[in-house]
Amino acid sequence: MAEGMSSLKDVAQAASVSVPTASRILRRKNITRFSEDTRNRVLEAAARLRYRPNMLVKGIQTGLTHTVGVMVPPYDSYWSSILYGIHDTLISVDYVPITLWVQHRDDHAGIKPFDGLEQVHRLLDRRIDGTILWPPITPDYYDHHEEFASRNVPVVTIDHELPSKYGADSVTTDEKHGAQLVANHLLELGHRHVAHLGDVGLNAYSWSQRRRKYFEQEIAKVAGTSCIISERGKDLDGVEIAKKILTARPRPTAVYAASDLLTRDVYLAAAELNLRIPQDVSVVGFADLDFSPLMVPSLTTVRQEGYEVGCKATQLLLSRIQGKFIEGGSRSIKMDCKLVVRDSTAPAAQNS
Amino acid sequence: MAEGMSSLKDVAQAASVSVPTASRILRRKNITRFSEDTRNRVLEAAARLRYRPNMLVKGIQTGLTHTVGVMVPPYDSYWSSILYGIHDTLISVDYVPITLWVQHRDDHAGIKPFDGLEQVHRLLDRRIDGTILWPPITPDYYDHHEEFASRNVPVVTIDHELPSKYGADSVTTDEKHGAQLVANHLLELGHRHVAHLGDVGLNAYSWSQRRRKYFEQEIAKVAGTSCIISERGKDLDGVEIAKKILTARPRPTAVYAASDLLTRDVYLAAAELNLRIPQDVSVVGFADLDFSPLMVPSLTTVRQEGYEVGCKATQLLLSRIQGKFIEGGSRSIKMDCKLVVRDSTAPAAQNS
DNA sequence: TCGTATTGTGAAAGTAGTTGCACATTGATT
DNA sequence: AATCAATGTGCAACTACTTTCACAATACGA
Repeated sequence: MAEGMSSLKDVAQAASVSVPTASRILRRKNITRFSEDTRNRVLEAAARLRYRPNMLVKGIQTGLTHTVGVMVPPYDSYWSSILYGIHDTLISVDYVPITLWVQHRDDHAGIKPFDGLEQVHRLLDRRIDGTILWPPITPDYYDHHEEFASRNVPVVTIDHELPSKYGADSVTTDEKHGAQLVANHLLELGHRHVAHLGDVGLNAYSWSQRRRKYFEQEIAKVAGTSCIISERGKDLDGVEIAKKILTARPRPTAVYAASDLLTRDVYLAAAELNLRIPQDVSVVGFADLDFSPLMVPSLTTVRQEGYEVGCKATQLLLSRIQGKFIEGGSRSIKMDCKLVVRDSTAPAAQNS
Repeated sequence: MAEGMSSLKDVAQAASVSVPTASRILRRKNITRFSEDTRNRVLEAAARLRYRPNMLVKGIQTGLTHTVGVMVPPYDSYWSSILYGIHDTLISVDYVPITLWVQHRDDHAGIKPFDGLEQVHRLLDRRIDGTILWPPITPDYYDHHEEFASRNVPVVTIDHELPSKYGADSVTTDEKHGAQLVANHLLELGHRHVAHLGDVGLNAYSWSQRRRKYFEQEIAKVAGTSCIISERGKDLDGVEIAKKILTARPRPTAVYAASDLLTRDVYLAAAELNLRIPQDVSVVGFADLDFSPLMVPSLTTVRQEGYEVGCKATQLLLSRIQGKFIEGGSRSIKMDCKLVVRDSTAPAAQNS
């Protein structure tokens, strides 16, 4: 950066004017007060030296860096879409994201796990104007949120609502509606014995809890139904759990997995048990990730519109940053989702 | 940011010392010269006020922001991995990425295409210390590279080498080796009539050109072979092209697609023509994207280690930024790749 | 008791840029 | 000829912080 970057001083010198004069002409303040000759000299010098304003300075002066922090979990295609939405919305108002991970996807040899607090400080030290974050596991991380809250840095969370004292806005999926869609679809197909397969940390992620709870409630509304609840453990292999579900009595004729990723385990377990999908078991996922239509059979799932989630979250954040929304309370937006019916669901077998 | 962020001045005031004293104690410079009482007062005040240094100031003072620009194409899982590698390597030395897109994945209504030059300026205005970029289409974009080069901002490119006058380092895949792996695999299976399916902009991307060229060369080394070359056009449907390939005479018994994404079209075309994979046609892809093992049949493809690409690119960049590598020339690193044999390739049918 | 060394601290200048205010010059009006 | 306004430009101060230099206060030996 150093050597090649010309400063306003360089431009002023090249145009034989003072620094304030160059500043005013380039910023278009009081330009009418300058002679045309002066204006042209400054403009020409700036172009020739490829002058670019230094946003760091603007940052320390105005307190606004036009940069927002984004903290995300390891990617799937849902999160990629969210990042697109965040990026596009930020760019449209000349903001820029600094994207950091809060968890690792895989264990890469030699790379130690991230210290969440350090990641938060990396953003704060660069004086981001606000943050969009996927809040990792609950109470352990509350100090991290305190870091933002105590400095009045606006925060928007995705997929999880923070306790209201942090005053963070949130964008979540309408889990109740999602549960209704899945439950109704399965009930209409005649399924009475169903199962729900949750992911590790069922109790840590609020969306995970809600996804299970609402589904259970919807199923329970109909008499004569049963719903098995299980959870893939940290050490417990997903396939094993799925096999346990599929060998229970009465055997569930449909399995609803809390995420498309988990349906892979269900597919594998079904294959091992010689159960056909969808003839013997129907399978429903959640998210509609990019591989879901490619699965064989293609997966029935609930689509979340990641791009819109990203856009919405960014709009909430920007309205806080730009002071268009000041009230103390926090806003929580529920995004709609819709059922995408593919080939992994079919009417319940009569002879189950 | 503004209100909640306490400055060094605040800390100094709270500790009843001057700003320089607070600075020295917090930066650990000449700490021995301060009385223990003074040190404790400053440390305690900083902790209480949650003081965090302002990297913007360090940026304007030292010319180093500990921030690098990353400009990427729309994601597939290969690029996600690259971003992980970049992120992890940067974080390990307390740097941070600003990731911007240079192209859109889909056409999202109302979002206009990015002005590449504006994206470059967004990074330069924030005084990034260097850039890792996927250089979009060739000569049209050379002014953009000039923006970096003229300011001595180090650049590392991925998947493409810039003309040497820009002095950019690069990380690319060893295309020649990849071509050999695929060609040898197919030749060993007895395939003599093969085809290559390239992507839009065959001539715009150097990796695409090389991928085709080296494959042709390897196949041509064996007598009695033929190799059909085609390219998915901007308007030409990939499935149509794949059908054209699969109905040529002599009909190719193997199709090598320049990217895993293109193999979907080949699979669909084969299904429409009632050709079985791999019994009637073998299919090979390139990249080993996340969905490739899930395809039915699972895809034989060449694996690129995106994570390592990202790490390597970042290491090159950091060595430039930190002045450990100064020479004028540019370094170009070729990353190894390996063949992952799955179920989409089989010996050539005798009766073809 | 004076000079020197050591200890502890602050003033000032610099990084890049913006903005309020001052001031000189010129032209028009009284 | 004196007054006023308009025009054109620069000084100084401010943002947050680091660093060099200077200086006061105490301690110690001669």
